[in-house]
Amino acid sequence: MSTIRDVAKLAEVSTATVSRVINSPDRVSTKTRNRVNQAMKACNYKYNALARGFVTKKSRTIGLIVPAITNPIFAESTRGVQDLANNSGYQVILGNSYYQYDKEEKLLKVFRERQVEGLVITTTNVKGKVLKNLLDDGFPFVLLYSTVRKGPISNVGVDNFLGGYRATEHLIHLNHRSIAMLAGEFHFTDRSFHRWHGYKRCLKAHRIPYRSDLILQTQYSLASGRDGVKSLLSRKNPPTAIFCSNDFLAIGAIEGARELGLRVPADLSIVGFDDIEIASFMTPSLSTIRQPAYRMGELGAEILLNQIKNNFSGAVHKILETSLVIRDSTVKAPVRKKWIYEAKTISG
Amino acid sequence: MSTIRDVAKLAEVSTATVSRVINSPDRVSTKTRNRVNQAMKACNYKYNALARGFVTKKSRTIGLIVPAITNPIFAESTRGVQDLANNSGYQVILGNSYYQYDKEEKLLKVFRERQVEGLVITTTNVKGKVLKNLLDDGFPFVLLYSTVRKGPISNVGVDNFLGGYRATEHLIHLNHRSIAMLAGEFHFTDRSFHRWHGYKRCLKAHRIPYRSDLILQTQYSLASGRDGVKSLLSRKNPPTAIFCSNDFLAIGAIEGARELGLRVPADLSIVGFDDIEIASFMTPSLSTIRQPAYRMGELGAEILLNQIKNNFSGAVHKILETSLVIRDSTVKAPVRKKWIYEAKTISG
DNA sequence: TTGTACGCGTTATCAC
DNA sequence: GTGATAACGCGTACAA
Repeated sequence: MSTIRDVAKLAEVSTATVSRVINSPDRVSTKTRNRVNQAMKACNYKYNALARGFVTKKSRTIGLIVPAITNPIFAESTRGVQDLANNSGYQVILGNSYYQYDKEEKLLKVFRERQVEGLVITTTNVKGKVLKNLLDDGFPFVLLYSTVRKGPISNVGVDNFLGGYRATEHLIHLNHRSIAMLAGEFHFTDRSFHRWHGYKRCLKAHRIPYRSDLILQTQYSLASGRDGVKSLLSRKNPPTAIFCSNDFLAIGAIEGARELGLRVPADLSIVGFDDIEIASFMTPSLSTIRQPAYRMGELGAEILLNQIKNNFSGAVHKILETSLVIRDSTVKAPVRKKWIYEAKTISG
Repeated sequence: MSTIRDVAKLAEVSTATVSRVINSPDRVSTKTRNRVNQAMKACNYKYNALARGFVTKKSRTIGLIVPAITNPIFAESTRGVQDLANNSGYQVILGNSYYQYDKEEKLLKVFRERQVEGLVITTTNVKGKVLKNLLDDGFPFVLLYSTVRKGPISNVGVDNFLGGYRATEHLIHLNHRSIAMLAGEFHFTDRSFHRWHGYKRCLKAHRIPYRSDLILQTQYSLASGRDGVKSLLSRKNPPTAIFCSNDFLAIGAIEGARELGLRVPADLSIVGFDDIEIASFMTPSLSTIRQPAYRMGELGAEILLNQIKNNFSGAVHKILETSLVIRDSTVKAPVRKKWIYEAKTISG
C-alpha cells in the first residue's frame, strides 16, 4: 500500500504538497496539482483516513448502541442516525445491548477505545454509572428514546407518559373498563415504565380502579407478547382490552389471542406503541401510538455532531410528538363484558 | 487524555513496560504490573485502539453493507455478523446501499479509506466493477445472500433457484395453475432473478405454460407488495396464487388483496421468501421459504475473519439450506378457478 | 525482566 | 506556492 511519501517522491514534491492536494487543492498550483494527481493514480494510492484521524484526533466516527437492531423501530432510527452522520462525513459503529446493562457497558468501553467522537445510546439504565462516567469525562453523547426534560444529559425522545395516557384513553373512550397492560420490563426500559405511569394516570382520571393483576412485565419480543396475552386472559375478570408497550408485544398478543380462539378486535381490543411500518399491514391493522423514529435518529445525530463541533455547548432536550393512530385492532368494548364489569363495581 | 507516556512517568517505568502490561501482562513482573495498573487508574488512562491499529496496521474493523437495515432479514443477518465479529475483537461499521449501486460504491470507498480489514456485502450488482476492483486489490470480502458456486469470490447464501422452485412447487401441489410472481427488480437483486428462474423451471417441469403477464418486478417494500398485487389481480385471467420473492412483498400483497375485498388464502394463496420472524405472527400466518439469516451472517463474518487471518487462502462458497414453511396463507386452489383454467387450456 | 529508540501515515508549523 | 520536519500514541526490535 503506497503512502503520500511514495506519491511525493514520484511527483517530485514534498509530502506536505501531496497532503495539500488532498485537503485543500485550491492552495496548490494547477500544474503541480495535476502532477500529484497523476502520481497518485500511478501508485494506486489510497487515502488513509485512520492516519489522518490519528494526527487530527478526529476519528469521524460515532458509536450507536441499540437494544436490538431486529426491532424495526430501532432499525428505523438507526437509519436516521446513519443518514445524517454519513452526510456529515461521519461513520457509525453499531452495537446491540440486547437490553443488558453489562453489554452496554462493554460496548461503551470498546467504542471509546476506538476513539469514537461521540455516542448515540438507547440506554438500558438511565441511572447507571456508565452514563455518569461519560458525563464526568465530558464525553459527548445523546440518549435516544429518552424523555428527560432537564439535566445535563442531551436526549431526544417522545413523551412516553403522554403516549401511554393516550393509548389508554383511546380504549376508555371505546368503553373498555377492564384494560390490561403488557409491558416491557421496567427494570430494563424506563420507556415502558413511563408508559405504565401514563396508563395508570389515565385510569385514575376516568375513575377506573387500577388492578395490579392486569399488569404483566415481560421481554420485548413477539413471543413474549403471544405468551403474555395468554397469561393475562387466564386471570379472573380478564381484560377486554390490552395496551402493549410496543408493537412487537402487540403483534404477538394478537397472535396469542387468536391461538386462544379469540378474535381481535371483536373479543379483545389491542393497542400498541411505536407504529412500525408493518403495523398498518397486519390483519387486523394495529392501532398504536406513533413515534417518529427516523426523525429521532436524525435529530439525535444532529445534536451529537453539534456538541462535538462546539465542544459540548449545553444539554439539549428534544421531545417529539407522538400521535394516536386508530386502525382496526381496537373497537367498542363488548356490551356484555362491560355490563359484568359494572355489576361488579356496583356490588363491590 | 493521558497516554502510556504519562502512565510510564507516574509508574516510573518505560513506555514499553506499560505497553507490555496492556498486551502481554504475563511478561511483566507482578510488582511492576501492579504499579503500572495503579498508575493507569490514577491517570484515568484510556487505551487508544486507533493508535494501536495505526502501528499494527490492523484496524480490527470490518465494513458491512446491506441494502436496507429496516428489512428484518438483513437486521437478523447483521446481528449474526456483529455477534461473531465482536466475539473476535472486531467492530462493525454499517452502511445501507438502499439497492443503489452508486451508494454501494461510495460506501466501499469510504470504508476502505477507514482501513477496514474486510467487507461483508449484500451487493446490488454481482458483476459490477467495484467487486472486480476489490478482487484485483486482493482485498478480503465476502458476499452475503449470494449463490455463486465457484469463482474467486467468497460468498454465503442459499440456493435461490431451488427456493423459488420449492415455493412454486408448493403452490402447484395445491392445484394452483395460474401462479403469478411478484419479484424484486432483477436489475437490483440477482437473488430475485434466480428465484424467478426457479419459478419458471418448476412451471415447466409441471407442464404449466409460463405467462410473462403474470410477472411483476417491483421494489422490495411493503407498499410495493400492496400495490403490486392490485396490478396483478386486475389483469385478465388473474392468478389464484402469488409467489412473492420476499416476505415484505408477501405481507404487502396480503394487505393489498384484503383491500380488494379478497381473502387470503380462500381467494388467493400467497407464499413468501425469507421467513422473517413476524411471518409466523401474521393473520394469516405466512407460508414462506426459510433462510437461516443469522447463521448466514455468522458464517459470512467467520469466513471473512479467516481470510483476513490467513491472507486470503482461497475462496469459500457456502450454500445453506432453505426450507419450505407451510402456514396459513396457502390452501388448495378454488375449484371453480381451476376449472376455468382447464377449460381455457383445452379450448386453446 | 526492563529500557531505548525508531517507525507507522498523516497533518501542522514553520520557513523559504 | 512549496518544502522540511516535528509531532500524534502506540508496538516492537534490540539491547541491557
